[in-house]
Amino acid sequence: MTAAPEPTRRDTDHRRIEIAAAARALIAERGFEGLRTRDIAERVGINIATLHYHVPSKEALVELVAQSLRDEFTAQYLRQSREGLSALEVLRLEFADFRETLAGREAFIVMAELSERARRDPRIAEIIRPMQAFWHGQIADILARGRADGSFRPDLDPIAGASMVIGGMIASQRLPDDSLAGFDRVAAELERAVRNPALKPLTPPKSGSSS
Amino acid sequence: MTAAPEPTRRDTDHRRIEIAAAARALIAERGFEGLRTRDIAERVGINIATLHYHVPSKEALVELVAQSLRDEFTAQYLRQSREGLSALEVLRLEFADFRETLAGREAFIVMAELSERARRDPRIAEIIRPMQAFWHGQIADILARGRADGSFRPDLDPIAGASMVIGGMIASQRLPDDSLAGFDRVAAELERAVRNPALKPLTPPKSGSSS
DNA sequence: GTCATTCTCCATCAATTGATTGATTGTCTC
DNA sequence: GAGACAATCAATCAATTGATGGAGAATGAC
Repeated sequence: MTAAPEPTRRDTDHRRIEIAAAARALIAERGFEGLRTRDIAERVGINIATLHYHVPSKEALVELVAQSLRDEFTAQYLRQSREGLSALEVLRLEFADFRETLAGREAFIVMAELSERARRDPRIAEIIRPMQAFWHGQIADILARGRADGSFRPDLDPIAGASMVIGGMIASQRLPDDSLAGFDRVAAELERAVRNPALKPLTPPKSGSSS
Repeated sequence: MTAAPEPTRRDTDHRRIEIAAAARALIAERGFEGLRTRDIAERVGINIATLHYHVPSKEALVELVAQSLRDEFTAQYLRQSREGLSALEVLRLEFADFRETLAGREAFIVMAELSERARRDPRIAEIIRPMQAFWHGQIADILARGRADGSFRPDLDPIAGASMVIGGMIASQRLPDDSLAGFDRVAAELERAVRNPALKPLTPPKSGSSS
Protein backbone atom coordinates (compact mmCIF):
# COMPACT_ATOMS: atom_id res chain seq x y z
CA MET A 1 0.00 0.00 0.00
CA THR A 2 1.17 3.50 -0.69
CA ALA A 3 1.75 4.13 2.96
CA ALA A 4 4.51 6.75 2.72
CA PRO A 5 5.50 5.83 6.28
CA GLU A 6 8.16 8.38 7.08
CA PRO A 7 9.10 10.79 4.34
CA THR A 8 12.78 10.80 5.14
CA ARG A 9 13.34 13.42 2.55
CA ARG A 10 11.81 16.50 0.98
CA ASP A 11 10.58 17.54 4.35
CA THR A 12 12.61 20.63 5.07
CA ASP A 13 9.37 22.49 5.43
CA HIS A 14 7.84 19.66 7.37
CA ARG A 15 10.69 19.69 9.86
CA ARG A 16 10.46 23.42 10.33
CA ILE A 17 6.76 23.08 11.01
CA GLU A 18 7.45 20.37 13.55
CA ILE A 19 10.09 22.52 15.19
CA ALA A 20 7.78 25.50 15.31
CA ALA A 21 5.04 23.41 16.88
CA ALA A 22 7.38 22.04 19.53
CA ALA A 23 8.72 25.49 20.26
CA ARG A 24 5.23 26.88 20.62
CA ALA A 25 4.26 24.17 23.05
CA LEU A 26 7.36 24.80 25.13
CA ILE A 27 6.88 28.55 25.11
CA ALA A 28 3.33 28.07 26.32
CA GLU A 29 4.60 25.80 29.07
CA ARG A 30 7.65 27.66 30.27
CA GLY A 31 7.74 31.02 28.57
CA PHE A 32 10.69 32.43 26.69
CA GLU A 33 12.92 32.41 29.73
CA GLY A 34 12.54 28.65 29.93
CA LEU A 35 12.94 27.96 26.22
CA ARG A 36 15.91 25.73 25.46
CA THR A 37 16.91 24.63 21.99
CA ARG A 38 17.79 21.23 23.39
CA ASP A 39 14.28 20.75 24.72
CA ILE A 40 12.78 21.66 21.38
CA ALA A 41 15.02 19.20 19.58
CA GLU A 42 14.17 16.49 22.07
CA ARG A 43 10.46 17.08 21.67
CA VAL A 44 10.76 16.84 17.91
CA GLY A 45 12.92 13.77 18.31
CA ILE A 46 16.01 15.10 16.60
CA ASN A 47 19.54 16.09 17.52
CA ILE A 48 20.45 19.64 18.41
CA ALA A 49 22.70 19.80 15.42
CA THR A 50 19.80 18.81 13.21
CA LEU A 51 17.70 21.53 14.76
CA HIS A 52 20.37 24.05 13.93
CA TYR A 53 20.52 22.68 10.42
CA HIS A 54 16.90 23.62 9.85
CA VAL A 55 16.79 26.76 11.98
CA PRO A 56 20.14 28.53 12.15
CA SER A 57 19.78 30.26 15.50
CA LYS A 58 17.55 30.66 18.48
CA GLU A 59 16.61 34.10 17.31
CA ALA A 60 15.50 32.70 13.96
CA LEU A 61 13.56 30.10 15.85
CA VAL A 62 11.58 32.69 17.78
CA GLU A 63 10.92 34.46 14.52
CA LEU A 64 9.70 31.18 13.06
CA VAL A 65 7.26 30.81 15.92
CA ALA A 66 5.95 34.32 15.40
CA GLN A 67 5.46 33.65 11.72
CA SER A 68 3.71 30.37 12.35
CA LEU A 69 1.30 32.15 14.63
CA ARG A 70 0.72 34.87 12.09
CA ASP A 71 0.00 32.32 9.39
CA GLU A 72 -2.44 30.57 11.65
CA PHE A 73 -4.34 33.73 12.44
CA THR A 74 -4.38 34.77 8.82
CA ALA A 75 -5.82 31.41 7.82
CA GLN A 76 -8.42 31.64 10.53
CA TYR A 77 -9.45 35.08 9.43
CA LEU A 78 -9.79 34.13 5.78
CA ARG A 79 -11.84 31.06 6.57
CA GLN A 80 -15.22 32.67 6.46
CA SER A 81 -16.70 35.47 4.45
CA ARG A 82 -17.98 38.64 6.08
CA GLU A 83 -20.06 39.51 3.02
CA GLY A 84 -23.59 40.65 3.59
CA LEU A 85 -23.42 40.52 7.35
CA SER A 86 -24.50 43.28 9.69
CA ALA A 87 -21.97 45.01 11.92
CA LEU A 88 -23.27 43.15 14.93
CA GLU A 89 -23.05 39.85 13.10
CA VAL A 90 -19.47 40.50 12.09
CA LEU A 91 -18.63 41.51 15.64
CA ARG A 92 -20.07 38.23 16.84
CA LEU A 93 -17.96 36.50 14.24
CA GLU A 94 -14.91 38.13 15.81
CA PHE A 95 -16.01 36.91 19.20
CA ALA A 96 -16.43 33.41 17.84
CA ASP A 97 -12.99 33.52 16.23
CA PHE A 98 -11.33 34.63 19.41
CA ARG A 99 -13.26 32.10 21.42
CA GLU A 100 -11.92 29.38 19.18
CA THR A 101 -8.35 30.57 19.67
CA LEU A 102 -9.00 30.64 23.38
CA ALA A 103 -10.25 27.08 23.42
CA GLY A 104 -6.87 25.91 22.14
CA ARG A 105 -5.05 27.76 24.95
CA GLU A 106 -1.62 27.45 23.37
CA ALA A 107 -1.99 30.02 20.61
CA PHE A 108 -3.41 32.52 23.05
CA ILE A 109 -0.60 32.12 25.56
CA VAL A 110 2.13 32.19 22.94
CA MET A 111 0.59 35.29 21.42
CA ALA A 112 0.60 36.99 24.81
CA GLU A 113 4.20 35.99 25.31
CA LEU A 114 5.24 37.23 21.88
CA SER A 115 3.36 40.43 22.54
CA GLU A 116 5.53 41.11 25.56
CA ARG A 117 8.66 40.14 23.72
CA ALA A 118 7.81 42.48 20.85
CA ARG A 119 8.29 45.30 23.31
CA ARG A 120 12.03 44.85 23.20
CA ASP A 121 12.71 42.67 20.17
CA PRO A 122 12.39 44.63 16.91
CA ARG A 123 12.40 41.49 14.77
CA ILE A 124 9.42 40.13 16.62
CA ALA A 125 7.72 43.50 16.75
CA GLU A 126 7.91 43.63 12.98
CA ILE A 127 5.81 40.49 12.79
CA ILE A 128 3.50 40.94 15.75
CA ARG A 129 2.65 44.63 15.61
CA PRO A 130 1.12 44.55 12.12
CA MET A 131 -1.02 41.61 13.21
CA GLN A 132 -2.29 43.55 16.18
CA ALA A 133 -2.80 46.67 14.13
CA PHE A 134 -4.74 44.71 11.55
CA TRP A 135 -6.94 43.14 14.17
CA HIS A 136 -7.53 46.45 15.84
CA GLY A 137 -8.39 48.01 12.50
CA GLN A 138 -10.85 45.26 11.71
CA ILE A 139 -12.71 45.81 14.95
CA ALA A 140 -12.61 49.57 14.51
CA ASP A 141 -14.13 49.19 11.04
CA ILE A 142 -16.92 47.06 12.41
CA LEU A 143 -17.66 49.59 15.11
CA ALA A 144 -17.61 52.48 12.65
CA ARG A 145 -19.97 50.64 10.36
CA GLY A 146 -22.35 49.82 13.18
CA ARG A 147 -22.32 53.40 14.32
CA ALA A 148 -23.04 54.59 10.79
CA ASP A 149 -26.02 52.31 10.31
CA GLY A 150 -27.46 53.15 13.71
CA SER A 151 -27.06 49.75 15.31
CA PHE A 152 -24.23 50.94 17.57
CA ARG A 153 -23.99 53.96 19.85
CA PRO A 154 -23.81 57.28 18.00
CA ASP A 155 -21.12 58.49 20.41
CA LEU A 156 -18.98 55.37 19.92
CA ASP A 157 -15.33 56.06 19.19
CA PRO A 158 -14.32 53.20 16.88
CA ILE A 159 -10.60 53.43 17.63
CA ALA A 160 -10.96 53.53 21.38
CA GLY A 161 -13.84 51.11 21.17
CA ALA A 162 -11.67 48.59 19.38
CA SER A 163 -9.15 48.73 22.23
CA MET A 164 -12.00 48.24 24.66
CA VAL A 165 -13.30 45.23 22.76
CA ILE A 166 -9.91 43.59 22.30
CA GLY A 167 -8.79 44.38 25.80
CA GLY A 168 -12.00 43.04 27.25
CA MET A 169 -11.68 39.79 25.37
CA ILE A 170 -8.11 39.32 26.51
CA ALA A 171 -8.77 40.40 30.08
CA SER A 172 -11.58 37.88 30.35
CA GLN A 173 -8.82 35.28 30.63
CA ARG A 174 -7.15 36.87 33.60
CA LEU A 175 -9.79 35.69 36.00
CA PRO A 176 -9.63 32.29 37.68
CA ASP A 177 -13.09 31.47 36.34
CA ASP A 178 -13.69 28.94 33.67
CA SER A 179 -12.07 30.71 30.76
CA LEU A 180 -14.73 30.21 28.13
CA ALA A 181 -17.68 31.02 30.37
CA GLY A 182 -15.88 34.17 31.48
CA PHE A 183 -15.22 35.08 27.90
CA ASP A 184 -18.86 34.65 26.88
CA ARG A 185 -19.90 36.88 29.72
CA VAL A 186 -17.50 39.62 28.70
CA ALA A 187 -18.46 39.28 25.04
CA ALA A 188 -22.09 39.78 25.98
CA GLU A 189 -21.17 42.81 28.04
CA LEU A 190 -19.14 44.25 25.17
CA GLU A 191 -22.13 43.87 22.93
CA ARG A 192 -24.30 45.83 25.34
CA ALA A 193 -21.55 48.40 25.66
CA VAL A 194 -21.48 49.26 21.98
CA ARG A 195 -25.15 48.79 21.14
CA ASN A 196 -27.27 51.81 20.33
CA PRO A 197 -29.49 52.32 23.40
CA ALA A 198 -32.13 53.93 21.19
CA LEU A 199 -32.80 50.49 19.72
CA LYS A 200 -34.40 49.02 22.80
CA PRO A 201 -35.73 45.71 21.50
CA LEU A 202 -32.39 44.00 21.67
CA THR A 203 -31.59 40.93 19.63
CA PRO A 204 -30.20 38.19 21.83
CA PRO A 205 -26.99 36.51 20.64
CA LYS A 206 -28.62 33.13 20.13
CA SER A 207 -31.69 31.51 21.78
CA GLY A 208 -34.42 30.65 19.31
CA SER A 209 -37.27 32.83 20.60
CA SER A 210 -37.75 35.28 17.74
CA SER A 211 -39.99 38.20 18.65
CA MET B 1 25.77 69.36 58.77
CA THR B 2 24.35 66.01 59.71
CA ALA B 3 24.83 64.68 56.26
CA ALA B 4 24.68 60.96 57.02
CA PRO B 5 26.70 60.36 53.85
CA GLU B 6 26.46 56.64 53.31
CA PRO B 7 24.87 54.52 55.98
CA THR B 8 27.33 51.69 55.66
CA ARG B 9 25.38 49.66 58.11
CA ARG B 10 21.88 48.74 59.18
CA ASP B 11 20.73 48.91 55.63
CA THR B 12 19.73 45.36 54.95
CA ASP B 13 16.34 46.67 53.98
CA HIS B 14 17.86 49.51 52.07
CA ARG B 15 19.98 47.15 50.02
CA ARG B 16 17.05 44.91 49.27
CA ILE B 17 15.11 47.91 48.07
CA GLU B 18 17.99 48.94 45.86
CA ILE B 19 18.23 45.43 44.48
CA ALA B 20 14.50 45.27 43.82
CA ALA B 21 14.63 48.60 42.00
CA ALA B 22 17.53 47.51 39.82
CA ALA B 23 15.84 44.20 39.07
CA ARG B 24 12.65 45.98 38.10
CA ALA B 25 14.47 48.28 35.74
CA LEU B 26 16.23 45.35 34.11
CA ILE B 27 13.05 43.32 33.80
CA ALA B 28 11.39 46.27 32.11
CA GLU B 29 14.32 46.56 29.73
CA ARG B 30 14.97 42.94 28.86
CA GLY B 31 12.20 40.84 30.34
CA PHE B 32 12.72 37.81 32.54
CA GLU B 33 14.57 35.89 29.87
CA GLY B 34 17.23 38.59 29.87
CA LEU B 35 17.44 39.00 33.62
CA ARG B 36 20.90 38.19 34.98
CA THR B 37 21.85 38.39 38.62
CA ARG B 38 25.22 39.79 37.61
CA ASP B 39 23.58 42.68 35.80
CA ILE B 40 21.47 43.48 38.81
CA ALA B 41 24.49 43.49 41.09
CA GLU B 42 26.38 45.68 38.68
CA ARG B 43 23.55 48.18 38.49
CA VAL B 44 23.36 48.38 42.26
CA GLY B 45 27.11 48.68 42.39
CA ILE B 46 27.79 45.58 44.45
CA ASN B 47 29.37 42.20 43.97
CA ILE B 48 27.36 39.14 42.99
CA ALA B 49 28.27 37.53 46.27
CA THR B 50 26.89 40.52 48.10
CA LEU B 51 23.70 40.29 46.10
CA HIS B 52 23.32 36.69 47.16
CA TYR B 53 23.96 37.70 50.73
CA HIS B 54 20.86 39.89 50.68
CA VAL B 55 18.72 37.82 48.35
CA PRO B 56 19.50 34.11 48.56
CA SER B 57 18.42 33.04 45.09
CA LYS B 58 17.15 34.27 41.78
CA GLU B 59 13.76 32.87 42.58
CA ALA B 60 13.63 34.86 45.80
CA LEU B 61 14.68 37.88 43.82
CA VAL B 62 11.76 37.60 41.44
CA GLU B 63 9.50 37.20 44.43
CA LEU B 64 11.03 40.33 45.92
CA VAL B 65 10.21 42.23 42.76
CA ALA B 66 6.62 41.04 42.82
CA GLN B 67 6.29 42.10 46.44
CA SER B 68 7.80 45.49 45.79
CA LEU B 69 5.26 46.04 43.04
CA ARG B 70 2.43 44.92 45.27
CA ASP B 71 3.54 47.29 47.99
CA GLU B 72 3.69 50.13 45.51
CA PHE B 73 0.19 49.51 44.23
CA THR B 74 -1.17 49.14 47.73
CA ALA B 75 0.37 52.44 48.72
CA GLN B 76 -1.03 54.10 45.63
CA TYR B 77 -4.48 52.78 46.32
CA LEU B 78 -4.51 53.90 49.94
CA ARG B 79 -3.32 57.37 49.06
CA GLN B 80 -6.68 58.93 48.55
CA SER B 81 -10.06 58.43 50.11
CA ARG B 82 -13.04 57.28 48.10
CA GLU B 83 -15.48 58.52 50.74
CA GLY B 84 -18.48 60.48 49.58
CA LEU B 85 -17.70 60.14 45.89
CA SER B 86 -20.16 59.05 43.25
CA ALA B 87 -19.56 55.84 41.31
CA LEU B 88 -18.50 57.82 38.27
CA GLU B 89 -16.11 59.88 40.34
CA VAL B 90 -14.51 56.79 41.83
CA LEU B 91 -14.24 55.25 38.38
CA ARG B 92 -12.44 58.36 37.21
CA LEU B 93 -10.18 58.04 40.20
CA GLU B 94 -9.29 54.55 39.01
CA PHE B 95 -8.54 55.93 35.58
CA ALA B 96 -6.32 58.58 37.11
CA ASP B 97 -4.48 56.00 39.22
CA PHE B 98 -3.84 53.79 36.25
CA ARG B 99 -2.80 56.74 34.15
CA GLU B 100 -0.22 57.62 36.74
CA THR B 101 1.18 54.09 36.72
CA LEU B 102 1.27 54.27 32.95
CA ALA B 103 3.24 57.49 32.99
CA GLY B 104 6.06 55.75 34.84
CA ARG B 105 6.19 52.99 32.21
CA GLU B 106 8.33 50.66 34.30
CA ALA B 107 5.73 49.48 36.80
CA PHE B 108 3.28 48.82 34.00
CA ILE B 109 5.72 46.75 31.99
CA VAL B 110 6.97 44.79 34.97
CA MET B 111 3.41 44.10 36.03
CA ALA B 112 2.63 42.78 32.56
CA GLU B 113 5.73 40.62 32.69
CA LEU B 114 4.90 39.27 36.13
CA SER B 115 1.38 38.62 34.98
CA GLU B 116 2.67 36.32 32.28
CA ARG B 117 5.09 34.66 34.63
CA ALA B 118 2.34 34.03 37.16
CA ARG B 119 0.83 31.69 34.61
CA ARG B 120 3.50 29.11 35.30
CA ASP B 121 5.15 30.20 38.55
CA PRO B 122 2.98 29.41 41.59
CA ARG B 123 5.09 31.56 43.90
CA ILE B 124 4.53 34.58 41.74
CA ALA B 125 0.90 33.72 41.12
CA GLU B 126 0.36 33.76 44.86
CA ILE B 127 1.43 37.39 44.94
CA ILE B 128 0.07 38.67 41.65
CA ARG B 129 -3.31 36.96 41.40
CA PRO B 130 -4.72 38.44 44.61
CA MET B 131 -3.63 41.88 43.41
CA GLN B 132 -5.48 41.40 40.16
CA ALA B 133 -8.49 39.95 41.89
CA PHE B 134 -8.61 42.88 44.29
CA TRP B 135 -8.38 45.38 41.47
CA HIS B 136 -11.04 43.58 39.50
CA GLY B 137 -13.26 43.48 42.57
CA GLN B 138 -12.81 47.18 43.16
CA ILE B 139 -13.94 48.02 39.66
CA ALA B 140 -16.81 45.56 39.83
CA ASP B 141 -17.99 47.20 43.04
CA ILE B 142 -17.89 50.61 41.44
CA LEU B 143 -19.89 49.37 38.48
CA ALA B 144 -22.44 47.66 40.71
CA ARG B 145 -22.86 50.81 42.74
CA GLY B 146 -23.30 52.95 39.66
CA ARG B 147 -25.86 50.56 38.28
CA ALA B 148 -27.76 50.61 41.58
CA ASP B 149 -27.94 54.38 41.76
CA GLY B 150 -28.96 54.69 38.14
CA SER B 151 -25.87 56.44 36.85
CA PHE B 152 -24.69 53.37 34.95
CA ARG B 153 -26.51 51.10 32.55
CA PRO B 154 -29.21 48.95 34.18
CA ASP B 155 -28.09 45.96 32.11
CA LEU B 156 -24.45 46.34 33.14
CA ASP B 157 -22.79 43.16 34.36
CA PRO B 158 -20.30 44.39 36.99
CA ILE B 159 -18.03 41.35 36.80
CA ALA B 160 -17.79 41.29 33.03
CA GLY B 161 -17.77 45.08 32.98
CA ALA B 162 -14.74 45.14 35.25
CA SER B 163 -12.85 42.92 32.80
CA MET B 164 -13.90 45.25 30.02
CA VAL B 165 -12.68 48.31 31.91
CA ILE B 166 -9.38 46.78 32.99
CA GLY B 167 -8.77 45.17 29.64
CA GLY B 168 -9.52 48.39 27.83
CA MET B 169 -7.10 50.35 29.95
CA ILE B 170 -4.35 47.83 29.39
CA ALA B 171 -5.07 47.39 25.70
CA SER B 172 -4.85 51.15 25.20
CA GLN B 173 -1.09 50.67 25.53
CA ARG B 174 -0.82 48.16 22.72
CA LEU B 175 -1.20 50.77 20.04
CA PRO B 176 1.76 52.68 18.66
CA ASP B 177 0.02 55.96 19.50
CA ASP B 178 1.17 58.24 22.22
CA SER B 179 0.39 56.07 25.21
CA LEU B 180 -1.28 58.60 27.44
CA ALA B 181 -3.41 60.20 24.73
CA GLY B 182 -4.54 56.73 23.69
CA PHE B 183 -5.35 55.89 27.26
CA ASP B 184 -7.45 59.01 27.75
CA ARG B 185 -9.39 58.19 24.63
CA VAL B 186 -10.14 54.68 25.81
CA ALA B 187 -11.02 55.89 29.30
CA ALA B 188 -13.54 58.30 27.80
CA GLU B 189 -14.98 55.48 25.70
CA LEU B 190 -15.25 53.22 28.71
CA GLU B 191 -17.15 55.91 30.50
CA ARG B 192 -19.65 56.16 27.67
CA ALA B 193 -19.84 52.38 27.57
CA VAL B 194 -21.02 52.02 31.17
CA ARG B 195 -23.07 55.19 31.47
CA ASN B 196 -26.84 54.93 31.73
CA PRO B 197 -28.17 56.10 28.34
CA ALA B 198 -31.39 57.25 30.02
CA LEU B 199 -29.39 60.05 31.63
CA LYS B 200 -28.82 61.96 28.43
CA PRO B 201 -27.31 65.20 29.71
CA LEU B 202 -23.87 63.73 30.12
CA THR B 203 -21.32 65.23 32.46
CA PRO B 204 -18.04 65.75 30.65
CA PRO B 205 -14.92 64.50 32.45
CA LYS B 206 -13.42 67.95 32.77
CA SER B 207 -13.49 70.98 30.44
CA GLY B 208 -15.28 74.02 31.87
CA SER B 209 -17.95 74.59 29.19
CA SER B 210 -21.16 73.42 30.84
CA SER B 211 -24.02 72.17 28.62
C1' DG C 1 41.29 45.97 73.37
C1' DT C 2 38.58 42.08 72.25
C1' DC C 3 35.01 39.92 70.25
C1' DA C 4 30.82 39.09 67.75
C1' DT C 5 28.04 40.73 64.03
C1' DT C 6 27.21 42.63 59.61
C1' DC C 7 28.41 43.50 55.12
C1' DT C 8 31.41 43.11 51.36
C1' DC C 9 34.48 41.23 47.74
C1' DC C 10 37.85 37.96 45.19
C1' DA C 11 38.21 33.68 43.27
C1' DT C 12 36.13 29.85 41.70
C1' DC C 13 32.85 25.98 40.71
C1' DA C 14 29.65 23.09 38.42
C1' DA C 15 26.17 23.09 35.35
C1' DT C 16 23.93 24.82 31.52
C1' DT C 17 23.47 26.34 26.85
C1' DG C 18 23.68 27.97 22.02
C1' DA C 19 26.33 26.63 18.47
C1' DT C 20 29.87 24.07 15.44
C1' DT C 21 32.68 20.34 13.35
C1' DG C 22 33.25 16.30 10.93
C1' DA C 23 31.51 12.14 9.66
C1' DT C 24 27.60 9.07 8.14
C1' DT C 25 23.44 7.62 5.76
C1' DG C 26 20.06 7.65 2.20
C1' DT C 27 18.18 9.37 -2.21
C1' DC C 28 18.21 11.24 -6.76
C1' DT C 29 20.59 12.08 -11.27
C1' DC C 30 23.47 10.82 -14.86
C1' DG D 1 28.66 3.11 -9.79
C1' DA D 2 29.98 7.97 -9.18
C1' DG D 3 28.91 12.35 -7.77
C1' DA D 4 25.86 15.68 -5.58
C1' DC D 5 22.79 16.94 -2.24
C1' DA D 6 19.82 16.61 1.86
C1' DA D 7 19.39 15.23 6.48
C1' DT D 8 21.05 13.46 10.54
C1' DC D 9 23.99 12.59 14.72
C1' DA D 10 27.96 12.04 18.19
C1' DA D 11 31.22 14.77 20.21
C1' DT D 12 32.73 18.87 21.63
C1' DC D 13 33.48 24.01 22.45
C1' DA D 14 33.43 28.44 24.44
C1' DA D 15 30.83 31.35 26.96
C1' DT D 16 27.58 32.21 30.27
C1' DT D 17 25.37 31.89 34.68
C1' DG D 18 23.59 31.02 39.35
C1' DA D 19 25.73 30.12 43.34
C1' DT D 20 29.40 29.30 47.15
C1' DG D 21 33.66 29.53 50.30
C1' DG D 22 36.59 32.00 52.71
C1' DA D 23 38.72 36.07 53.91
C1' DG D 24 38.74 41.04 54.92
C1' DA D 25 36.81 45.51 56.70
C1' DA D 26 33.59 48.30 59.40
C1' DT D 27 30.69 48.82 63.59
C1' DG D 28 28.85 48.28 68.13
C1' DA D 29 29.03 45.94 72.82
C1' DC D 30 31.56 45.05 76.82
